Amino acid sequence: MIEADLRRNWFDLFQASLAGEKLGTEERQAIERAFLCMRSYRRGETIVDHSPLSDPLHLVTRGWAARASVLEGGSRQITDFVLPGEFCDLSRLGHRSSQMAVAITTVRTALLERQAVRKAIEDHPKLGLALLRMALREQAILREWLVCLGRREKREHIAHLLCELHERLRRAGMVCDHEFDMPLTQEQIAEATGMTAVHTNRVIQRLRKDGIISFGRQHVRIDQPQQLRKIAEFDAAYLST
Amino acid sequence: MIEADLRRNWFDLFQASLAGEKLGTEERQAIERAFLCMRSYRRGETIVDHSPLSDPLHLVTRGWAARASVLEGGSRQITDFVLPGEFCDLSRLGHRSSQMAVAITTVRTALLERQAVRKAIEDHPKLGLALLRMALREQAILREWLVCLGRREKREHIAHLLCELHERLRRAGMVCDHEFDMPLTQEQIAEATGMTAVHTNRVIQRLRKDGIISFGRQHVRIDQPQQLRKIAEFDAAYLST
DNA sequence: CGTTCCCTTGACACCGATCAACTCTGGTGG
DNA sequence: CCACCAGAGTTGATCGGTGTCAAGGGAACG
Repeated sequence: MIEADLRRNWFDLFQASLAGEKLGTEERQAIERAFLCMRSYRRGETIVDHSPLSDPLHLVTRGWAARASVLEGGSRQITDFVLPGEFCDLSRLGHRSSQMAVAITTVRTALLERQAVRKAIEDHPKLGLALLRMALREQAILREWLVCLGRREKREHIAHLLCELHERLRRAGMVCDHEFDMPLTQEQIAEATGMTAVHTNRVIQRLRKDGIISFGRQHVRIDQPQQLRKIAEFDAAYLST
Repeated sequence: MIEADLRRNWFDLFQASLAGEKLGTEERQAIERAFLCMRSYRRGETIVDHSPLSDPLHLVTRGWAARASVLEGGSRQITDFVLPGEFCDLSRLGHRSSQMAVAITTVRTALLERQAVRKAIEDHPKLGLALLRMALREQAILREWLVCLGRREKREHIAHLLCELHERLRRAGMVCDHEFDMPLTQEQIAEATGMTAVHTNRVIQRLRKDGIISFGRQHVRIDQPQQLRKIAEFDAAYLST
């Protein structure tokens, strides 16, 4: 793939993930002015460290990333998955953050200069509104995760995560019927759901045995979507515009 | 207190909670144009239901509120506390939400017309930036809660919650040294930390017996701040500008 | 063809949920 | 002023969902 192609594509991905807030040519040019370069990360590599505020923002254009916090004991909590078109570190527009972002798969990102993005927002209100909505959608996802962690059984939680990923990927056109590529290891699912890898494995096996999902090498098929949503009490509204 | 006073105050509270993003006279006038009226809620009353998008936004000017989700089983997960100067339902600028907001104490809110706020943002980019930062700060808090729920022991979690509330109230000038009014019941703490009221009680008693906090009728005193922060692995950076 | 991730399985321990009383406090009405 | 009551906090006994530890299996990959 040609570099020029990728460069042309990041904005389209960004815009697509905004579902609703349409941006015009002006806004496009304004934010494209913040573009620095594309960059690649290998699976497992750290994309954003919890370091000073100076660095650029990272918009994922290919692959999956995850935001996470690491505790002193060494355990890690994944707080969100970042799919193409989304920012790894929108929060850095505001404050210093203790969160980091790592690459789940090979990841390609567009680097945008932070101050330039800020400037673009100040000049183009629609951009601010778009990013605000993006941040609010992330919030909605975080709240749903909170509910899962606080009040749902692990089985329900994993079911919910699968429903969410399915829906988000569907909207991004990355789903074929009820199947999709899912690069997460069971350990990463555990890190996202506040479980151990061992127990994650048992729960998934149970879902498999019950004929609800098929789960294999980087791939998920939801065999009983209805049933899965029921287990998870999943309502896709929170992902909507 | 006179109504005119309250009406003049809501913007100041809002601005104060933005720590960093200073707004000018223009922005002030713009958003004040969205003002509808003040409204009061009694302890326990629902402020925002998960209902259609049409209603106004609620900015808390006095008292504490909480955002929460209710599951089919009837259990409730509080996802955030709303202190004076903050919105109950910023998310409604974007999408439909299944979250509700309830009054923890007697609450007074300023009602702002949603479309008018949107309009104000479109006309005044600084407003959008300010709200974006506000949303990002909320995000940071949510992520921290996720880490607590996913990876910390309950004792650590409660310690963390107390540290967070202390710090947020301190910035709002509602703390005297290491003491502050804390209207939450143990059951509400339980709903926020994903515990049962019974176990919450035991954990709090333990913290008391260890001489770390004093906890009584609507009031908390942190006797060993250093120790409490250590238990919680608390770093206030995520609340900062 | 060995190494390295991942996934899988079993035994056991424990944190925190559940259930069921009981106490204490402040408020309310007679 | 007292009796009652509802809400909040406290306590004890028991149970179960998950974590922990330890070991083995299987597929990709150099």
